[in-house]
Amino acid sequence: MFVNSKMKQMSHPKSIAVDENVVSCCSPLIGGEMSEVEASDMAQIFGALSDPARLRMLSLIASQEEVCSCALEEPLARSQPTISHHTRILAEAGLITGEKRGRWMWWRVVPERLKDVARILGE
Amino acid sequence: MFVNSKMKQMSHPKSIAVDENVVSCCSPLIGGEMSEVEASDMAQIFGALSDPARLRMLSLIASQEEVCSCALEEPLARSQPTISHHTRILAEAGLITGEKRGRWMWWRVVPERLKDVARILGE
DNA sequence: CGTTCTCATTGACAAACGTCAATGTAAAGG
DNA sequence: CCTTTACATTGACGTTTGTCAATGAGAACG
Repeated sequence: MFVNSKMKQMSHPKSIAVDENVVSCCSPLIGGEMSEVEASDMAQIFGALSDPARLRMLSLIASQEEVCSCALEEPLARSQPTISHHTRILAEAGLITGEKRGRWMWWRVVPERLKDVARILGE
Repeated sequence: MFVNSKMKQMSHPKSIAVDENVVSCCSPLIGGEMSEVEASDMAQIFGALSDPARLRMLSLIASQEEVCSCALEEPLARSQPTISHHTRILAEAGLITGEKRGRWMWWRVVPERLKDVARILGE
């Protein structure tokens, strides 16, 4: 297992756009008249943040520039399919993005997205 | 139905502390080593925000100083028990507080709490 | 090639969740 | 008192969620 360590550089770093689920984030919470679709979009994002494993996953990824999927399995104590499941949910919420390089999937947070979400709450 | 309207002032405004669930909010998400309990506490809060009905409810309450439970049933199109259920969850997450005055339950947001949550995400 | 490795997908299952009808509770107002 | 009113609690239900074993899909490497 390794996290963001230098390694023999892989061939073509093929950039993969992971599930940009086009969530039209985010009008502030306070600011009247919240449509049902707005509510659902926001709920999806908060839903992604509503699981302990995913929060710690996000925290782990945020603590490094980039983290390999393989580096999450152990600290989170979840099976590989479960890790894959959670990364997908975070990615669909736009909170992380992934790029496949060689055999590994590298994840990083999307700071602007986090700020967007923060702005929902901070008036 | 009425929202925050002047009304014949009720007798003893009995202040009721609604379910202070002592959620030890909130160390920033980025900032390494997130314990399981921290994660669970945060997850509880985000979980409260992860339902469209609750988000619209919170938005409604935030749009006025104070909102009566009875004023939520109609705009949210949910039954009275369901409204009660949701207010409880928001209150347990510390996002709103309620006070029973006369026959009515009045809810208001806890802005500091919202800011706390925002601060988790905004580095 | 064929093997190995990493991640995704599928299917299954128990637990948690959102919802409402029915019922309980307690204050208000005659 | 007794009735009304507003909210809480309970019980039941279908749906969603978190989890893993099993399997699939592709890249890497010899």
